[in-house]
Amino acid sequence: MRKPAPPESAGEDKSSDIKTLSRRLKMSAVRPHDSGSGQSHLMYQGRLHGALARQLGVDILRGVYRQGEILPNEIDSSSSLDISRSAYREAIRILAAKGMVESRPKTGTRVTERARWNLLDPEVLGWMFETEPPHDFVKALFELRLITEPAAAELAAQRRTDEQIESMRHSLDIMKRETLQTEAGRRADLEFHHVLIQATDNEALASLSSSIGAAVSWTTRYKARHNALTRDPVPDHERVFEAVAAGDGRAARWCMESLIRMAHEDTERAFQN
Amino acid sequence: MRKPAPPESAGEDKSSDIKTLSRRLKMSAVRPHDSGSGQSHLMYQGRLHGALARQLGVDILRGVYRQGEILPNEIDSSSSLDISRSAYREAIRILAAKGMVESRPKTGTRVTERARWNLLDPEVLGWMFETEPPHDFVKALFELRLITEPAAAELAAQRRTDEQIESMRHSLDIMKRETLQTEAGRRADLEFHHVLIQATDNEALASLSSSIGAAVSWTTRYKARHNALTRDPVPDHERVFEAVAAGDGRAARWCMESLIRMAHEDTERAFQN
DNA sequence: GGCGGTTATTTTGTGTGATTTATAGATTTC
DNA sequence: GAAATCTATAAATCACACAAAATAACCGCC
Repeated sequence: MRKPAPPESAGEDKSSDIKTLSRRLKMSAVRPHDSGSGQSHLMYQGRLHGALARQLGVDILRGVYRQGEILPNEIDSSSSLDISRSAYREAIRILAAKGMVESRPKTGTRVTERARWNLLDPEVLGWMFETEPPHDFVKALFELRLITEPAAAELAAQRRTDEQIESMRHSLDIMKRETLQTEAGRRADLEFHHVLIQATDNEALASLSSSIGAAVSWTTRYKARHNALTRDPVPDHERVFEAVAAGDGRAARWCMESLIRMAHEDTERAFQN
Repeated sequence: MRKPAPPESAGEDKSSDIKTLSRRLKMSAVRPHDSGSGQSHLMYQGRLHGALARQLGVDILRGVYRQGEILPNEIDSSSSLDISRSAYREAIRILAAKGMVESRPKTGTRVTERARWNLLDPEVLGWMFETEPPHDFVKALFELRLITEPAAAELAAQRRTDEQIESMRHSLDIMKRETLQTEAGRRADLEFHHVLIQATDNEALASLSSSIGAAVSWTTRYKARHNALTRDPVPDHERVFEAVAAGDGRAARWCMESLIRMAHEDTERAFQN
């Protein structure tokens, strides 16, 4: 009694998307000359398989395709999207690599259970923030940040090199000048956090934080877009910096904790209006 | 019909591997009837693209291919491995999805800088533990665990449901009976941690912990293999369990911290002989 | 009638070759 | 010298064929 027939009947809501998907895919696949952003290396820039993976990934995350659901077979999918089977298959491989689908002969390709999705994969996080993400998820993400980042700051304070201090000071100067309203300012913010993480001398922590950091920078854009008046983040950053420079682990931890709480509050407020 | 004799390129430091790679690939691709294990859903079981991705992934992690290095082009690679371009390309897509390579026309496929690898991806972690991983990495991983898991335990203590308590108690009983020497015992250990993580009610944290948890369970096998005499882990688990059941966050955090320190010590000792 | 093994069918997996597109690097132009 | 243009190369895409795997249907058998 598994699932005798795929919920094909109610598929209209899906096929209406599919009609325009092909067009959208090719639109989104054309590389927009690195549209303004500058910071994000999007891994499969402008490639068809990448664009399709992103589209399917977003659809899965938003629940258009649900856990356990079986996607139409390769032939049908690729022909209705008007792309080659190869491109389609490569897109599926990408999603499989992120734990979101699983394919086997005869059975087809099915969406795996949510617990197996690599939610902290940088791209998956990016897809999550393509549209307004669920509040629960944002909350969970900040809760995780609140666990890891202060600890990271503490380690950084103990292990940082003088070079790293210099680099952070430089980024901080740019932030002061540019604020988070400009691309350069946001880049400096990311760079600041990046060097801070490098200073922990812990690869695993670095990998985690850079994923989350990138995702959180999307929320910064949300905030900017929603015109939510956010506090000036520079003083918070400065306090963290001072503590790390002084090698004071306890203080660094505490300041970072406070910085993240602020950021979370700002983000929550942005989502509420 | 086989291939029309691939162009035997000159033997270099790398091609010595390549000569046997094709054979090894197909050996490792044959699904060994889910060989005994039971727990690991290996995502691309027995598929050629999966086996190749794994092989290349391991080679990259071990430094056979280095950051910034450019792989031979598709044609040469696939023909020298005696596999089709499709399979090769799909393998590359998998690696690209994990941030380990990046391919563009004209340039070719190059290994990205290490900072961009998704080291916390479950499969990447698995590849890391295919052979004895670098001590630094194991240290970093335990340091990360030491940050996240105690915090997770604290949250779990505050949020767990009675059902989850029951489930954990059950796993603990199995562990007592089986120890970590048996597959069933290790499975119960994983299940215990899994439920604990579920109890945090934080998807992001859960995703992280399950990745790391799976990887760490490989070290358990190392320990068993190296006959390192490890302490009995049950009392530690029991203390954590009691604290979580009692809803005592502080105690849960502290017990978990101690549990992980023990596990780390045991692992270090196993690697040293 | 229920059961064990065999065959059919469906879907992904793999293989091949042709064609198109993107782009680093050389070349030319101003 | 800098900017625009050309060119060669490698990936990207496409199309089609066939193999392998896994489920579903079948069939004979007791």
